[in-house]
Amino acid sequence: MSVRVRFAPSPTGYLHVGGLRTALYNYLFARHHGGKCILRIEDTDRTRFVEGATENLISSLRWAGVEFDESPEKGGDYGSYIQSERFELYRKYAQELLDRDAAYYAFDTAEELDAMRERMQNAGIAPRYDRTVMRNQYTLGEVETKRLLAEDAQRVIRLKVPLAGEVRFDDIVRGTITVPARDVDDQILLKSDNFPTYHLANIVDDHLMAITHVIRGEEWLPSTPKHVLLYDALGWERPKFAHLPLLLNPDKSKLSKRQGDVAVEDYREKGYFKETMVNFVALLGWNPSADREIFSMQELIDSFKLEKVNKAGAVFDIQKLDWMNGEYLRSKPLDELTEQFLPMAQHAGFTASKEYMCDVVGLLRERVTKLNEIPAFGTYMFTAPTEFEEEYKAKFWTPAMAEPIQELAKRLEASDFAADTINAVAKDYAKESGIKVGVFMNLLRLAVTGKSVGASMIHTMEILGKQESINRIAYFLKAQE
RNA sequence: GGUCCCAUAGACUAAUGGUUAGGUCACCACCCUUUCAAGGUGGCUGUACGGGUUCAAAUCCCGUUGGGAUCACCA
Repeated sequence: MSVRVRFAPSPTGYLHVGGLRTALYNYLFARHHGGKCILRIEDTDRTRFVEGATENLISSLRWAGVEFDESPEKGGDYGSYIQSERFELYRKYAQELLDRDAAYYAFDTAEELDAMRERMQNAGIAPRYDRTVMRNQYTLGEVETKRLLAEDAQRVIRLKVPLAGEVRFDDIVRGTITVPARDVDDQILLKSDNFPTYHLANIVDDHLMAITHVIRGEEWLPSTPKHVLLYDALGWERPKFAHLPLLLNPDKSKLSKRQGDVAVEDYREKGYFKETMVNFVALLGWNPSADREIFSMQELIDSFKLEKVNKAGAVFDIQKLDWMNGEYLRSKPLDELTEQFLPMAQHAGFTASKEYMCDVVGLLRERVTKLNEIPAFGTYMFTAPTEFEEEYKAKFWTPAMAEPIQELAKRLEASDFAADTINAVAKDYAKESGIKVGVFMNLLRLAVTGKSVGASMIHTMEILGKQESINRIAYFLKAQE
């Protein structure tokens, strides 16, 4: 049977980086096996619906390069791919569960349930629906149940979990997992508004969409016994499960908004490349090689193995993310980077030719980790400095240097101003004047950029051009008088 | 608290039961050098603890400790 996997987010806002990792693993697994990867929107909770969330999710996924073979946009043979358009199906299978005595009606009110939980809490037992004492078809009897149904009383349908024995299932990442049945709750399957809960909708759709492998976050592990019971009750073959380790905050808790950015779009806006995000997140919980860190999407696909996924959670370390982005920044083709840089430069109010922009990116990408840092880092490539770092100036500048600098500028002006020439002229004059080249270079940096840090000075000047550089030196000298 | 999951350095990870426990980020030093980076070289730090099984354990088993997830008419 060919592989079919799915990424099934709930449209509650944005794509979480953990969600990206889950989607990515599904995608890698499907592509590796020549199978299909499906996107399904799980919007059964009307109260949590967020306008535009689905579109946002899809656009983040598309940006990252995770593509789906079947989705709400694309359609497919197993549609609809939006759960709110499939409600009839869930009701049908809820009825079937009822018929098979694997589920039952319950009529408890919210208050009654709260009271029950409080009682159990106080008695020191784990809150769990006790169908032998609550108001449901078993305690009420057939006649009363029929009467309540006939008058359309508020009711839900619950899963009838065995009172004894154990529930067992296999997980590709974790091996066999066994849970005492008495610890599994009689989960609500169909809410009083006739909408399904996640548990019902999820297994109905996974089955109907012929999903072969359920690859999802570890937070789902505790509810998997319920899902397994549902598959069994309906006589359906269980898919294979693979629960992925969680992405963690630095303090090891589940990655959350409280402790930093979690939305993929946040990282995108901050200037991380999609290649970085995919590469980085793929290596959180899995590693295809003992001695390599940089992988293209295709390489990830080629080597992906679910069996090699780690069990332990992984801390999302921004420092390493930054390092990786720098790697991509330095290895990507310059013209591609320039295209991406153009809007950033424009936003910063910089105007220059594309060739010049390209030179600037090529020059400064060695010094930053993200493309969008260039405008702030290298403002001087577009605007002449009017202020000069005091501390830096104090270190190299003395009035006695005015003349030598002037002389050096004069000689440079007479040259062709290529980087190598600038270097040679400066060195010659240094030897001649007995002043260290370093002093000249630092002063040129101060005069031309106003800053103490930046790229190679000779290349900076070459790109700025002779006229501009000479003007800046003159301005600096004048300002010191 | 119940249930379940997990445990290689500060972080991410590699290691058919047999390696001096390897790589990457971070950190430190040195080299390069014109500042800062990048790059190069070297270094620091690790199999949570205790028992077993075995000729041999990071690896298998048990326990302890620690961490995490989850316990809704949310997904």
